[in-house]
Amino acid sequence: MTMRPTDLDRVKALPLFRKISPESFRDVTAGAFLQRFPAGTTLLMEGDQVDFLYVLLDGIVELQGTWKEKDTTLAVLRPVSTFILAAVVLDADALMSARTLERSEILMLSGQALRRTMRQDAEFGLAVAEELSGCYRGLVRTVKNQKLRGGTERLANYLITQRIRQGLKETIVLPHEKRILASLLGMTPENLSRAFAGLASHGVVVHGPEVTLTRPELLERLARSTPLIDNHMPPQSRVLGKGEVESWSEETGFA
Amino acid sequence: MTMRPTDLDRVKALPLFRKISPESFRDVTAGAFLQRFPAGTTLLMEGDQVDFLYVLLDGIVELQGTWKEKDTTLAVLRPVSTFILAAVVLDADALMSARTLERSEILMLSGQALRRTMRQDAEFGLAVAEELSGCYRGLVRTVKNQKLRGGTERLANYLITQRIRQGLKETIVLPHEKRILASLLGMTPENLSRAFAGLASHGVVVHGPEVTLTRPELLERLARSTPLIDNHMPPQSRVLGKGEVESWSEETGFA
DNA sequence: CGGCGAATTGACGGACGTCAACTGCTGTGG
DNA sequence: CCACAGCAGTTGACGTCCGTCAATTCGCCG
Repeated sequence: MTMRPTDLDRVKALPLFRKISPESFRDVTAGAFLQRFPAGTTLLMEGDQVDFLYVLLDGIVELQGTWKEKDTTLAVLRPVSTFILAAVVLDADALMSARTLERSEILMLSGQALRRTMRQDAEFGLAVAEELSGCYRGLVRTVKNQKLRGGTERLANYLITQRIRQGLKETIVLPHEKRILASLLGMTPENLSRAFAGLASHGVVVHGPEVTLTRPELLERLARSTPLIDNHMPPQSRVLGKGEVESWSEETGFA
Repeated sequence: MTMRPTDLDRVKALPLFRKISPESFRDVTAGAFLQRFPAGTTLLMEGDQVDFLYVLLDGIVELQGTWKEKDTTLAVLRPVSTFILAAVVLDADALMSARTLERSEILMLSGQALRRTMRQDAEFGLAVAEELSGCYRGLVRTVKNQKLRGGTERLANYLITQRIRQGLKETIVLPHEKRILASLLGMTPENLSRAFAGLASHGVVVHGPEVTLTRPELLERLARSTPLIDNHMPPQSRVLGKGEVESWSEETGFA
């Protein structure tokens, strides 16, 4: 509907669509529409049938999983990124809910059109497979992070990753509310507070959303971060050495 | 090298290759070779460059992740299944180690050939994307399982899944050593023992590797299993309703 | 028969979740 | 303009879950 040409350009710049032919791009965006949602809107519930590939153009979206009135944050997405690609490819139901954390602008692409285009355009199929591979590897990292590290260690590594992504400044800014960060890291808000307190002896000073790392090497020794778990890569639309591409998702390669 | 035609047939029966054209199949298996490994062989270490797609034809393979002299089991694979597909697609290094638990027969397909075939054959590219989507969704389930449930709850759900997969018999057989099961479920062997003991009051009786569920509905009430986390699907070469396909991996859609 | 490793059990300590109280900020309405 | 409600964040107390260490039993294979 209300689609500015600049919106399409931003979509085309995504790794998923960067190398696509003009015809295929026309096909895959056929019937697409842009939609605006207020903060706190549930876009998708676990178990829902998924008919569209979502492309976040503006705002923030949280993906979460639920079980027995408990829920956990699986990822926090920022523009520009796609989500629920896997469910769309399989035409299956969603395994996670999606809700906006801020007013968001989302482009919705027909799942049918996407699957049809994959069949017609091998290059696009490859791009989808590469995207999914990056997402898969992000999740492998997440599982290792969860199963092998304790809460404080997860936080320490999170801080180091943020430090690198925010350009090695001495003080970094937490990109979301602490309660969401806690859920993302797999702990309670209370425990996150205590974990921050515990890192004080390692040169971590917290002032609201600002965190100053006075002695990074000391923190690093505790964290023992490794590329086999932590994705230190700079944010935004990256292309790695061997053609590895990932839609950016704030914490962990995802979507 | 020593490749029986029947081996190729079993590969071709995999969801990944089922709908592939004969020419593409010839391309993707060009230069492939079969290799036999004794039990306990490390096939691949975390961080290694990955040059081949592995196809387990016989035996058992464990995938594990490591950090700071601790390690955790990410999956246990049985024939016929592929593994490290994502790393092959991206031509990246491995995020998990692979080692044989028993004497195994493994077919190794050239990663280059696979990527080339994806580019040439859109249908095959789609199959790869579908496979990766299934793996991705398996990992989403794994993360939710880890973050939302306690150890005993994970065990209860594991038992229920096994009960279904083994045909609703009253007594099931644990498919691996308890220490590996413990690692897979994200706990220590000691804690797994205690978790089994704790389930005694829910009708779970353990005799070595045999577990009898005397009151399944009681166990079910504790477990609260859900298709959004647990993959109850019957094992072996399955094709779901909407074309969802997954290589089988014993516990969780994987590879 | 002896030995090795898997599995179990107990005792203990640390990590984490829960409940509650308190602080500080923000936005709202009198 | 100020009072107050509401929510995020923090802190403390407490209980539970879980990992660690050690000792013991069991089964399997040499």
